[in-house]
Amino acid sequence: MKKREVPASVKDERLVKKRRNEMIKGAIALFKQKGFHRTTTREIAKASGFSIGTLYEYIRQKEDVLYLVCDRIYDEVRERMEKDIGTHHATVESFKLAIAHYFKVVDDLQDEVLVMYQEAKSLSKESLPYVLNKEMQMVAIFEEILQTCVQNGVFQLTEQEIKLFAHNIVVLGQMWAFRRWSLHKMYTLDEFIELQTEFLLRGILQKRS
Amino acid sequence: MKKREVPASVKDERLVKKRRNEMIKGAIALFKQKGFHRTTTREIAKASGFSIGTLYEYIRQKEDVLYLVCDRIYDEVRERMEKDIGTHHATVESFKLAIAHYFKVVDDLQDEVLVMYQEAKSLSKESLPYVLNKEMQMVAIFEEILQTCVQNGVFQLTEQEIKLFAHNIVVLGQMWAFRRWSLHKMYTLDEFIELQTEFLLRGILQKRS
Amino acid sequence: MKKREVPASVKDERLVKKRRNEMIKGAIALFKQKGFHRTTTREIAKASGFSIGTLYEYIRQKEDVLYLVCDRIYDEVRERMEKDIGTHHATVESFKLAIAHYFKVVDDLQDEVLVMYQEAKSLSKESLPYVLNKEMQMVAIFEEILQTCVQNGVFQLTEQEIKLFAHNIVVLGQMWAFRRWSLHKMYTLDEFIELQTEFLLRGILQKRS
Amino acid sequence: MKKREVPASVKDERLVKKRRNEMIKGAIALFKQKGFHRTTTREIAKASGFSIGTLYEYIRQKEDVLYLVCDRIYDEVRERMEKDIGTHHATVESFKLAIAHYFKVVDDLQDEVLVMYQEAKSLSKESLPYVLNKEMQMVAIFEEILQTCVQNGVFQLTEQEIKLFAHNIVVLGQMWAFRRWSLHKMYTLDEFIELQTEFLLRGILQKRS
DNA sequence: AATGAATGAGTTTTCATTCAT
DNA sequence: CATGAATGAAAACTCATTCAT
Repeated sequence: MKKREVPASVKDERLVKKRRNEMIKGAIALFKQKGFHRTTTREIAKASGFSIGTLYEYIRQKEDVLYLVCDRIYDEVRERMEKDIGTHHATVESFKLAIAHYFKVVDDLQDEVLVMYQEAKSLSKESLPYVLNKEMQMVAIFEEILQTCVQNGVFQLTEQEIKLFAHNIVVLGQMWAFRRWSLHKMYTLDEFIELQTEFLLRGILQKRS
Repeated sequence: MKKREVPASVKDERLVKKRRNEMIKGAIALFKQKGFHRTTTREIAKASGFSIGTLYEYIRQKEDVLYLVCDRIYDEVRERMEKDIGTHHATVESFKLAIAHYFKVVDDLQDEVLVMYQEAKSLSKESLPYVLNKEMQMVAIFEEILQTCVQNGVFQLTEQEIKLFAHNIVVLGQMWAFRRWSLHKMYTLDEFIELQTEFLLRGILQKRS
Repeated sequence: MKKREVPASVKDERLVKKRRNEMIKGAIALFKQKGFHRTTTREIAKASGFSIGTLYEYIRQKEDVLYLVCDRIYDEVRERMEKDIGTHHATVESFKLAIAHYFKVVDDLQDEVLVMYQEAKSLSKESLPYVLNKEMQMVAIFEEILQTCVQNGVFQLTEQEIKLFAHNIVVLGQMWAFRRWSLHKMYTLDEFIELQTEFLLRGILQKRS
Repeated sequence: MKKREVPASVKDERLVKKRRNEMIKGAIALFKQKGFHRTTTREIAKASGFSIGTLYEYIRQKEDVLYLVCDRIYDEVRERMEKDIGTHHATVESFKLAIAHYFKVVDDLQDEVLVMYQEAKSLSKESLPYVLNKEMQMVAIFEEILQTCVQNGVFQLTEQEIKLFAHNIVVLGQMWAFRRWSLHKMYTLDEFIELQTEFLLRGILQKRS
């Protein structure tokens, strides 16, 4: 699935990229604070460092900002994931590392992850699929890891299980962001990672025996 | 924590209850469809079967509707849970049944659960704690079950683990609602329940050996 | 000019009088605080000790309350004036006493006088004349006093002067109420009375010599 | 006391001034007719020649219009007063001229003066002091004149008397506006000026002898 | 390309008044 | 007579979007 193109009136692609970066940065800060609906386009323009008129040279509608933001957040998460997980060796140890890494990324970007979770539903029927597709790609990362492990005999899992467990991993990580009001009171990030890793591994490993 | 009282201008308590029921029912239907922010108070009044003026005899602000809705959804979930889980025997079998029951409730009320998850963040700083408290009560149900099992020697878990696993159970169930765009394509509810139960049990049981 | 009758649905005249008394008392308290426009009919009903439905058994419109209030305030002022001034002896001394008495009444009822001054303009074209007429009666009191004094050779004034000076007396008294934000800081009531009496007397007496 | 600044969203100061002028003009016309409370913001916008949205680019709240109107009226009165009274010679003759001039200004701006008197009370606790301060400045004009006359031996008055008489002058002038329903029937402006000037002068001069 | 003034449909909320009980 | 629930027109205010400069 190709990226959904948000049309800009401005032709200079380099400029479009630059302005949109400013825009996304400003918008994320605002969305964190007050959510998409309570943030006005004027505020977004101001936070981005340009005028409301200029804002509309780079988007068509307010919703485009949300799409751009969601898109960017996923790219950010993905990028950070790939930096480390690219080198996966299909051992329990490296699986653990992958999970720990993912959880740390979630912790790092917890505001962003939260924004995504709470605001994505406001995307139009047109944009939503593109974002859900990105979420699928996140899941796919863990599917691949699990798959490799299965192929190397480290885990024994059916296709069905692989898919579900990948979802579980993704969700049990995101949990750290969207249930932080409760979890951060009880655990440090390291404790959380250790406990969840144990939990996940057992849930996945059992069959090995 | 006591229920947060939403003041009504109308004095007849029975009537308030009745009208608010109509209101909540109407509002949930609308929130499902278009979310809290895109729903107008006039639409809520209309869907509830009374005029805008009457609506405001039973609430002070639009946000009160959201609070009432969230409150109701939790009560609904809780009620359904308690109907069955009251009779818990601290065996693996009955633990499985509890999970299956919870997942079925989530399936039954998936629209409502979704509304809760996506809109609760729009509650004011004043109301939010009351709703988060209700979510904690949901978690507490599973904490108790796990606790009983541990006391009876069925599971071996630390306090820390009990708390986290209870959260995990709750989240892995809600997942069925908030990731339905993906999960419902791959699994029937029964398959989902079976796979997740297996996963959870292994994650929890392992230490028994 | 006859009193404008505000029609009531209730027939029992005694009851109408009683209820309206409660109403006027409650309304004045509210109008003092927040003015006619910012006071709601519900508040008036509550402050009067009965329900909104009952309120409308004794008036037709909100504006009727204002009319009744204005009417009552004038009656109050008049009544207090007449209690003392009835016995006027057409001497400078008794003229002074009349002024002092009037100023004290204004001081006593300053909130009421203020309400009158600030809200009377909100009366309908239908009611206004009746209230202005009452104001004219206030002026007439002093016209009469001046007239008597002129007839007895105490003052020498033309008809024109009598009318204007009567207005002046009334206004320079009301001033104590509607400029209290300034005057009360500078003078006690007694000082104010003394200074104004001197001022008035000189303005009026001069011609005697 | 500095002017209270009413913030505008529009940055171009020249434009703000121009639009606010249109606004004030439109609003005064409406307030004269129906008072502040009965005038809607849409009516103000329409009378000002722009849309409701544009109106709110130049004010924050409806009340700001009232403040702007009151502020303007005082400036208008002051300006007209200063044009002539600047050259005051501390003689009875020039004192008479000052009064006559003031009374003529009141006559000229009687609608505006009325609006001020009847609506100022609707200003917020925040704005009121600024407007009362302007009223004090009006009084101060006559205080100065009286003071100068006293210093030059034209009148003999205590500080206390100066302050009170200045108030009296101001009020006996405004009277021409707020009691016009009665006074205009009995006197022409010139008659009123002559009679009041005589009255005032006697009240003030007496002590000379 | 950038600006920001102008627009007006749309939103929440209030409140005088009615009328069935 | 008294009540108070119901009504809906009307009010203040917001904000995404456009377009002339």
